[in-house]
Amino acid sequence: MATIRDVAKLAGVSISTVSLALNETGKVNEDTYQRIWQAARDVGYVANPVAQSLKSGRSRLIGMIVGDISNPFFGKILQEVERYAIEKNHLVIVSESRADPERDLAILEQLSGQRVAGVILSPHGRGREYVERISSYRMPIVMLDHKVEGIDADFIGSDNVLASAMLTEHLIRWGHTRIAHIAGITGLWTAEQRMKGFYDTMAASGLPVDDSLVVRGEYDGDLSYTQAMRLLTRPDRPTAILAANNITALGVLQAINDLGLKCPADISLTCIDDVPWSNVISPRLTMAVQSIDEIARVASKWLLERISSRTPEAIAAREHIVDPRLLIGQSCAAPAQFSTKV
Amino acid sequence: MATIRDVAKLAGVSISTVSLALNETGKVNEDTYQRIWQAARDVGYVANPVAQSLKSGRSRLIGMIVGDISNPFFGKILQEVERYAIEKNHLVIVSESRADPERDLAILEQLSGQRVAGVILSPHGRGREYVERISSYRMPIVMLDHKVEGIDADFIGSDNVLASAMLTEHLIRWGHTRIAHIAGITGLWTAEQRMKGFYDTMAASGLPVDDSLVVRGEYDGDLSYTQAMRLLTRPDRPTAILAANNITALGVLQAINDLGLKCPADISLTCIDDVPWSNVISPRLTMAVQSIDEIARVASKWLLERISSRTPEAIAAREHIVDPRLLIGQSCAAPAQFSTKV
DNA sequence: GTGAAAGCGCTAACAG
DNA sequence: CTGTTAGCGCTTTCAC
Repeated sequence: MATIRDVAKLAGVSISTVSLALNETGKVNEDTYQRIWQAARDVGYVANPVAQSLKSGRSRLIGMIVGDISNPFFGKILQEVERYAIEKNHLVIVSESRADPERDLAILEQLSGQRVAGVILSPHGRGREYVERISSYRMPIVMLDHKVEGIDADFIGSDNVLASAMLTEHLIRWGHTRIAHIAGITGLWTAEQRMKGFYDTMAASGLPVDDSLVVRGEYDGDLSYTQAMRLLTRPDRPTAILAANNITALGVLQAINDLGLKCPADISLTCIDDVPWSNVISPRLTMAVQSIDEIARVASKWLLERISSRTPEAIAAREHIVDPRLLIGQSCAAPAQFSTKV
Repeated sequence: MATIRDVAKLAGVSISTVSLALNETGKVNEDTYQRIWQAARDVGYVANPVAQSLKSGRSRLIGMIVGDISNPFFGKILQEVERYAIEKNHLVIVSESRADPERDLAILEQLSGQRVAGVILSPHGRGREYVERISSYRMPIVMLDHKVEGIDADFIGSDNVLASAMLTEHLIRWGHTRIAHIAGITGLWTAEQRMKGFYDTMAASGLPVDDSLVVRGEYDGDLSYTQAMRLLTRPDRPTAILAANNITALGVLQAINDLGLKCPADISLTCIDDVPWSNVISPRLTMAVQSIDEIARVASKWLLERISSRTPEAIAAREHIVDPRLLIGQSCAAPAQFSTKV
């Protein structure tokens, strides 16, 4: 590969002049500039970003850490982020924490080692130590999806309380009183918020919550399937289920099918999160949809903004909460007789 | 960040000794080694990969270029690749070509600039110039999914001819003779192969193919929807459709639903590729499933193998073709009367 | 305006 | 076995 030295030789100038010229500093004569530019073209020169990184301490790489790469929600976000990044001449490194806080930290450490320009993190930990360790990095970090208290960084996510409140209310309107909630990962912000929205709305409607109907699905399809199986084979089974996210809902749907039940005739189902191609899933789910595009767009924008700022820390931490949209499907109906009378 | 110099100072040795020690060359006394190791711990030393890359000309980064990041097929592959890579202490950069050959090349150029250790590429071009430009890189490249003739590189993909042959045969067995094929991206290997499997099987069964029933869906959901709409509103509409991939099939399904038709009563549908959570899509699709895990595993393994080899080019190009599996669903039935008599 | 030189952090000859 | 030295390719003062 051609180096700056080759260009200098061909143009008959020193390497520093080449650098000055190619970086458009305006400190070089127009004609020398032209000569250098021509020479660069001729030898096929393209700057070595590794050398630039070593010198500057920053690369044109940005990192993205998510819990589960294969979750389409993150796939979409990744896609948007990558498009935005490439436009700004950055490349993106993705890595997966598998919902493990230790892994969050370990990857962050590696990314920091690579001198990435910044990272978009969907954090899976909490507590003082976690917060401190994350805060110890000097690179710009934008937090996504899960909010962690105490971190002084930009955050972009959805109003999860509102999302499950909307859905719970929807179910209540249909006449359900015995509603189950298959929750997300214990301790995770989104999961807790969604649960809160559920409890709050039930309380506001004066409905009691049977705590045995609130179970952990951990945002995991298989576990949610098992939990749904348990719930649905109880003699006093719920008449409706609020699933914490798309993966959970699919597990539930699977359980419903396997038990030979009908949704919504036998059981109503709603969930938070968007399901890919939800319109071909039968029945079409009633859900609270997050605006993936908006989340991705704001996250990329804010990160790149900090990256290109000469004083990133001067920008106060921002927060962008996206309102979910209620999407009515065909997965809800009035409670079936035999279940309501329990 | 602590550098090798800090460690040297603390341990009271020269920086080269530190380097030698930490790289486990076995050329350092046990006690000096211990002292250095201890010092490294104390100052919190961690090698700067950027400097290492500059020196060696290779980073511990691997690239992955796919057509569409949000396609769950690639999401899954990416996940597997990332897991394997991280295990081998590598990070992965993903980028999207959006099915544009020029972009393939442009990204490859950027990755090469970053001195990535290797790349996994799902290529979208063909022809001499494309092949030559790809071949000009010295880094290990493993090709995925789409096979490009003339490139001397490892290739991992499915037997696409077999896949569509299996499905076509399945439809023929059901008694279909008027079968439509919504094909993939023009010129792309997988698309051509799938089309070939279709034509070959029809010919082998002595069935004529109505060429107007073979249309381009370009692996695009919206376009496939439109094409399916056209096909299904023809007076002489087909009794079955073979969709080139999952995205295509979902578009078709959408069209079927929107037209108020029933699958499989009114129209049979099959597709190649796996659909995420296909078991909750109604009807369960009959499809040729590719073993994503196997593809991802072999690709990662081969790439990392070349990367860690001191003579990567000495390894002859390999090819691994995965046999698709026929997964019977409920999307096929005997042709309806009114259509067959056309 | 242009060039010489120092140095980012690390590795690898080559001496000693 | 350990230290000295010379870069990898680039940016950036600082002289001229």
